[in-house]
Amino acid sequence: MTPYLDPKSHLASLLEQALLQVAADSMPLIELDRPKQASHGDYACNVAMQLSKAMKRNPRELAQAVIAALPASTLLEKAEIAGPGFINLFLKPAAWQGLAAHALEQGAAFGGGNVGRGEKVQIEFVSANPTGPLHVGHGRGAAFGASLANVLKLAGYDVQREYYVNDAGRQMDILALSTWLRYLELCGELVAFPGNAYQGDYVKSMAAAIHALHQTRYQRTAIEVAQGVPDAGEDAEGHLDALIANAKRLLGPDYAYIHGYALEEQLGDTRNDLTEFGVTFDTWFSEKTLHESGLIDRAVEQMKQHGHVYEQNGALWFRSTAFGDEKDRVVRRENGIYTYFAADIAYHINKFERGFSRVLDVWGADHHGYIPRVKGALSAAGLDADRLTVALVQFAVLYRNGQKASMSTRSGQYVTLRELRGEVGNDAARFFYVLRKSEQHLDFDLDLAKSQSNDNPVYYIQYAHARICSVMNSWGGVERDLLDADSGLLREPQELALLRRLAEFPETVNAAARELSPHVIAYYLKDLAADLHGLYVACRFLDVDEPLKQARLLLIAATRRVLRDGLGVLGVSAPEKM
RNA sequence: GCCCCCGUAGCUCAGUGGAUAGAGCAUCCCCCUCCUAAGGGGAGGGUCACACGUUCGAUUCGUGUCGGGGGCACCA
Repeated sequence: MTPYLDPKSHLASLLEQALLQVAADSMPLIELDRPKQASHGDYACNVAMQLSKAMKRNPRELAQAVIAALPASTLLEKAEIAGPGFINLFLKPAAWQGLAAHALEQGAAFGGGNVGRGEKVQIEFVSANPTGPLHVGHGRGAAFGASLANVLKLAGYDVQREYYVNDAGRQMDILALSTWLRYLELCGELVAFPGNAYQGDYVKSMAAAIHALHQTRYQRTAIEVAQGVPDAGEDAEGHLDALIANAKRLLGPDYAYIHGYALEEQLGDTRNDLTEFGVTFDTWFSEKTLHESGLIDRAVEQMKQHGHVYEQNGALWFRSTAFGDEKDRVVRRENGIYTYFAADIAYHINKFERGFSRVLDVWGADHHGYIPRVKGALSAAGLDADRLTVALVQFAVLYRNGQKASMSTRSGQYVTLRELRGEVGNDAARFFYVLRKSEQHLDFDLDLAKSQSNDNPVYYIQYAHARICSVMNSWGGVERDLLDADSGLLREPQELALLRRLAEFPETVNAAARELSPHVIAYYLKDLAADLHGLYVACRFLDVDEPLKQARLLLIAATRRVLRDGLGVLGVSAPEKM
């Protein structure tokens, strides 16, 4: 079997040799792209038009000169001048025929692009506060981040996935308080439950569990709890903070138990939910450890040494305006407590110190104003902020009965990721989440997603895979034996179209990695499935002459492999039967 | 007020500094004696929001305008 030669790089090298003769002085970048129309060849090159101005020559004339200088090649059928000066290159079928065996032989390595070069990359995503179940908004970040991590891995990066656990902030205190108040209700204490505390039933469940385990051990009287607390109607947040302060004072060391219980419970739930969704992490990084280990002090000190921190009104400020932010930011409040921002600075400095050449954060689009601040802080600490890339994911807006549904965790009125998965299935959920590019708002129509509709694109792709499996199972042979098939017999238009499509997979993976856009994989798979279905209807596989049968089975075996790997990147299963 | 995203077919959305701008859904017409019809083939449907600029060439890049969504805490 002749070794497979990538047609694109082959053509690029032919053109380069030709250009050395025609335009050695002003070698342009050689661009080869796939024309939309088959009549324009397999690849088109616009180099003549780019050169025409510098060389003061008519582009069509230049193109003619380039074509005349092209070295002989067994793979090139012909080269034509077209339109204003395109060079359209037509390849012989032989250029593609070897692809099937090549792809099958390479296996998982076939999709492996080359942009990554083993570079260490960290991707942090989801990182939702562990204060309640994940909702459908978190689901998009989870699906996007996990798919992107897979894309990067396939493209040759050394990827680490991390979840930042906000276990130290006010939100956790509110959850602990909410749980305790529900617990007090079970103890028979008449305490008003604040409207801005966590309303969800899971809070009551945790309270009931604590009550069952410890009975009235954490009971305090309603009067003590409400002591000195401002009226909720006048100052709702102050009301909450005063209740938290009372809880800490009244419970003493026991407060840590309630807090810890709620945290473990919710984090465990989140972890299970994500694992079931096919989303896993290598590390779970605790915000609390930043406070305890003194990393925040160190981070602020580091910025101070570079002269970017000052004191005003008793608070410590970071001069972020010096780094393009619109106003300076507080890092340590008047009350001596560090802000969330300060912890985040320490966290990002820590990420850099862990040896990643690139750090990727996946954030909700509402955090966009936060980017200059964090980047500025990294610069202020003397680090290269360009190593941090923030991928913003727009909101997934949920529609129920044609109406927007609320997704606030505190109000308790949201559709959980778990509910969504249960209703539409993991495959459809994962696929739909990444079908839109991340900058695009995602309208998730629950009713539509719930209805088991047949026009579902994920089924279309899975069906292509199942169809191949069906043929392969009827055949019953060993896949590896097909590698010796005579692929020169693959001449039908549908066969060649499929071969060309398969050849695009590695460059598609590279593009998806470069653009941080897993959705291009989804669109590629739709195209690949369409080519397979086209072939399936046009050609028979099993009841043809043995050599042709082998060649066609080789082709669909390679296609199956790419379908499976591609779906795997998106976290979608590739069923053998449907 | 400032900042971010979006504006492409009736709908939901891809896409590209190039040659006739695509897909799915919806509408209409055709294709199972045959390895899965959850499939295939065809038809209709467009001022790529608008204006100006950069360019040999702009739907793509830049600026502005209009429209939709989101964000601008000593919250996290």
